[in-house]
Amino acid sequence: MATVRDVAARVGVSVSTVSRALTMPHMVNAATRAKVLAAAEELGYQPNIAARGLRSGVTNNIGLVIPDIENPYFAAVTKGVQDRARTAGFAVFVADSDEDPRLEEAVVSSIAKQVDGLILASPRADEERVIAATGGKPTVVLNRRFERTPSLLIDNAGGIDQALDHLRALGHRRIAYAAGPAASWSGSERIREVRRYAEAHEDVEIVELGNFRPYVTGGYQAADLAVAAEATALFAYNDLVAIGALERLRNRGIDVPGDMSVVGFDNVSFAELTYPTLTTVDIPLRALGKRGVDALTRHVAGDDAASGDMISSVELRIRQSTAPPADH
Amino acid sequence: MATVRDVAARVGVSVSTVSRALTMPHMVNAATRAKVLAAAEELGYQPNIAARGLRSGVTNNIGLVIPDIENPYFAAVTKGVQDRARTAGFAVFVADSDEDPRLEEAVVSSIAKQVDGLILASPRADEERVIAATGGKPTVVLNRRFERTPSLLIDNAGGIDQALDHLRALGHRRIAYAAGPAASWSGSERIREVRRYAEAHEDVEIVELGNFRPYVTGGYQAADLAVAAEATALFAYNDLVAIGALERLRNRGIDVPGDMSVVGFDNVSFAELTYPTLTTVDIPLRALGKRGVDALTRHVAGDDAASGDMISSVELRIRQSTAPPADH
DNA sequence: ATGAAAGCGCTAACAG
DNA sequence: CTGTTAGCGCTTTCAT
Repeated sequence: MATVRDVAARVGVSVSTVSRALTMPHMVNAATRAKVLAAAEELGYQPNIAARGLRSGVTNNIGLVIPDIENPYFAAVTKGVQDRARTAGFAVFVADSDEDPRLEEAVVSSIAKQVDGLILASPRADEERVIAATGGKPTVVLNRRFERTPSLLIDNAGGIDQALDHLRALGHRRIAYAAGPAASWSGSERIREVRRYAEAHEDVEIVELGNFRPYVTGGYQAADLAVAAEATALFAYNDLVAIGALERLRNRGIDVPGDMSVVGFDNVSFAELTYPTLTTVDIPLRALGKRGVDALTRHVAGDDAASGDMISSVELRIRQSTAPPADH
Repeated sequence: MATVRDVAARVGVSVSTVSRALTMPHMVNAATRAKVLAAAEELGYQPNIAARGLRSGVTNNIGLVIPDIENPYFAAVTKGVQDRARTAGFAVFVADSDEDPRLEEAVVSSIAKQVDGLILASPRADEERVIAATGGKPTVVLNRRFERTPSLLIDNAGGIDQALDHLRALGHRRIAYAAGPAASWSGSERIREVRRYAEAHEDVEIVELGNFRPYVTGGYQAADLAVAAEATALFAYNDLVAIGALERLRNRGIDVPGDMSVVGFDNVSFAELTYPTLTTVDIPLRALGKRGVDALTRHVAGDDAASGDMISSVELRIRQSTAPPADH
């Protein structure tokens, strides 16, 4: 409630001196600065960020747009963003687009004017349109490549390699792959890598089961199809689908990993609580969120070194859901 | 980028007419209003919310403070808040306090000035201090009772009753209870209800195992203690602990529900994916978030009917983790 | 029904 | 080093 005027009146200086003492301390006499700070403290003065932003163009807010906060993948990214933003002095708007491209554009434009920059996690919308919605605000994209916007990617190719190498090393020769929605960027990146792997390794056969929605229900379908295809292993493009498959296979009395090995992707927090625990590719999700804030900070500061893409490495976590096939 | 001036210039009216056409449509001639709206559309005009707030005192932002976004409990509440806030035209600041009372105060005061009101989900901090940090902004508390702040509670007593009635009906007579942290409000509310239940029902014995942190690791300890106490059922104050217990019991070769029944509380999304699936008390988490926004909206509007507490009912979901005890 | 002008709280020129 | 002035974009008197 206290304003710069109140503080100024209390100390007997002008408002600009107060403003300077607060934002450019070195430009003001040490004695007056101390008095101003003391008075501000006493009055419980808190600068009005909106007013400051109106004048200076700096809001100290950032915006984070995610498809679904209940998806543990995005919850982890959000946690990382929150962490780093807090220490960097940013407050963060979080907007959940409900996996809807149109909504995504809408929420982006609704927060764009109140922030210094935006982090778009796995955006579902068209690049042109969503970037237009940012109104030119500095933007960083996570987990998808945009033409003219810095992106933080993860090493999908490496993850696919590690997972399939693992299955091949165990002796699997017929592996089913459950792909993600065709519209998903990382989904299509991953299936491309899977095909590349299949071509490079003639001793294994990859059976493509089709596209599945990123929920456990997708895993139910995938599990049945994998069984019908007589594969000895099922590789799902994300953990939710893998977990659904685990459940479905158990209900059908098919032993994992005895009759079927299952591998996921993401290493969501629940992956080590399933039965059996899930072998999956770990992505440093929180770190991705933190790096997003860092990249955005640099981008806001006009550091063009931030404009390239950055790729985070991933690591296969071998747990109980994989073993050699039965006939070995 | 377009401002009211641009729109005004385009149409050939004054800025105040533009402002009125946008915010008080009935106070302006229908024809000019149409022209203004058309021009605004054409120029892609988006009002600057910060500037509007500076003048009118209304920001159309709300703040949501939660202890941990990676906890699926709070992720669900957040989803509900996001949903309702979006349709109500609010953008939402989300602040994760990392379960730290001091941090909680800090994040509250850092966003308080930029919002019309605040939703505090399961606040960990001292009531006086956190309310002071809101700077008098309308506030609604979820899942904890504050003296002078409207609260949205859930029917813990009813949930405890349903869970224990269920176990008693199955024939359990010696039931272990794993309580939450002593500092947790709903934790202490729940254990009080458990004790009340124990006193009211002389035919069952409740063994209090102690206080556990709300993570799966807490469930590991609780499981061992429940076994040592020779209980036939374990009731955990939340799902995470129950899931940890499930895992620990399975690893020890103790059959659930054959040798030990397990009941949780919250019905987190993962509860139906465990093995066996978890019997637990369902809390309408998303609805709680939505109601929080509604209550806040009324509170902001000065509707004093919003000042009382509201209690959401809960419902036991019986799944595979409970059965009659072995000796039945 | 519309316009002119003031001002929300703050910072950034511009003087001194 | 400090004060005065102007103005960010918008809403809101106060006139007309």
